[in-house]
Amino acid sequence: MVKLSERQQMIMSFIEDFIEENDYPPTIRDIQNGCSISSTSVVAYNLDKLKEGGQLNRHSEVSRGLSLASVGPNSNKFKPTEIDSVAVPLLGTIAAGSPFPMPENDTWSDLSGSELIDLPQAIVGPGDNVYALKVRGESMIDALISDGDLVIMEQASSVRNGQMAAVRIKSDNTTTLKNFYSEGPRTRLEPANSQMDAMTFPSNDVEVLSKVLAVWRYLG
Amino acid sequence: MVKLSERQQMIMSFIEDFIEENDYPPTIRDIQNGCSISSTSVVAYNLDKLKEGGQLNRHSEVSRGLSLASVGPNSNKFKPTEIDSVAVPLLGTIAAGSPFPMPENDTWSDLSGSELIDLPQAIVGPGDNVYALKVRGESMIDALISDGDLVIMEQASSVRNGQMAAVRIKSDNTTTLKNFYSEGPRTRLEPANSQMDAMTFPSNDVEVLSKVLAVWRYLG
DNA sequence: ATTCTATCCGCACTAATGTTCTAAAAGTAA
DNA sequence: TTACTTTTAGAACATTAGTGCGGATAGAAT
Repeated sequence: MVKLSERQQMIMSFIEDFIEENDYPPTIRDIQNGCSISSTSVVAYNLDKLKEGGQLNRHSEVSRGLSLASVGPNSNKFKPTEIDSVAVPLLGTIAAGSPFPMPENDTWSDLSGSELIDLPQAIVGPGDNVYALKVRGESMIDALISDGDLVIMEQASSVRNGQMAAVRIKSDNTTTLKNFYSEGPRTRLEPANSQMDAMTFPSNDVEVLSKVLAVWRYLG
Repeated sequence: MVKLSERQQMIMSFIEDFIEENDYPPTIRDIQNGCSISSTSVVAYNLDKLKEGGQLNRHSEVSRGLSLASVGPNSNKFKPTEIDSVAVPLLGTIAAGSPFPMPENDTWSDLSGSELIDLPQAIVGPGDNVYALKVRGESMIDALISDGDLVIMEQASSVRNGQMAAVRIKSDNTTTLKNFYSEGPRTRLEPANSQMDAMTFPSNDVEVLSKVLAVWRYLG
């Protein structure tokens, strides 16, 4: 198999992403901008090369006439192995101001409406009472979580000290993700970003909703 | 659900068939011919109706900017228990001051020494040139990455705009994770934490080492 | 019949988008 | 170096393909 140049790899991955996002292929100029290429002719040149190499199909004189070659004998450099996975429901999104989505008592028996996410069992554990939320906006930046991140949570009404959890401040009726420290009559909530200050509340003003198992941020 | 006219049904099924066959959507004129419609404006008219009805997505002023609305009630997926995974080598740790671990040319052929991490193939892709690093310390807090996080990277010497990457500032001989924006003669590096300021450098002072595919933070 | 609304026709207009050409730059081999 | 191939640039060009508009048609309601 012909080795792809850096630029060609970038073009390929751009096309993949673009189709993934829009359901239709990009134009030459879309690729040009997305890959910071100076001229449409360079894109055309490389698309032809990729076509010759069999990486993609191209129909000339057809706008957006691109499609990825069905991945055939290639791409198996590393043989994929099979691992056990757990399907975790994506219950919704969290954003500043919006109510914090929580699984209802009967949610677990009816996950039909929600999207499922496969996660390796090794990191989720048995997977009971585990669910995922997608973060919208930068409201959790204190917890080192940004827009688009996926937060994997496990329903719990108490957590051990130091654990990051979704906690509700009853008096404010706000919910945030903080590191939880029980200190007897008071409870200290500490942002994951240790450059920021912690706050303490009366313990009975703080309610633990779920503990945070993991954060998954996909950028590629 | 709104009932579709004869013509609209024909258009829908034509679009399905066309995409099935070509991997890209038809133009208005393709539809016109395929459905024996006398005028492009009639096609446009009905496409708008179909969009209103939620049957398909349409992007105006975009050629072939059509896609079928994802059919909701079908998607009868059974709960998967196994997924394909790719073993990714954990090459080491990154910490402030320490040199940035990079795969050597021959590293890929000898992964015996390094620990392997299984990640879902859907996330990593084919897995070529992908490796993982464990973060030590809070030096990457600007990138919303903290101590203990696992960073999944793919070796690349260039990335497209907006991508988070490991970049080296040659004049400083420092390496950081930043969002990369090529702006001709200069390159802008933007922290993931958008509350912080971006910096720009001469493009030839910036070297891309790897692109960041994902960040995995395990807290549980 | 009259009016109204939903559709359909043709056609011109223009924005979107692929192609081509020439030249320069970068890389390679002799 | 010189000669040769590959890749990049820039810009004009040509075709593709979406849009808009005046007017026709066809039912349906009044």
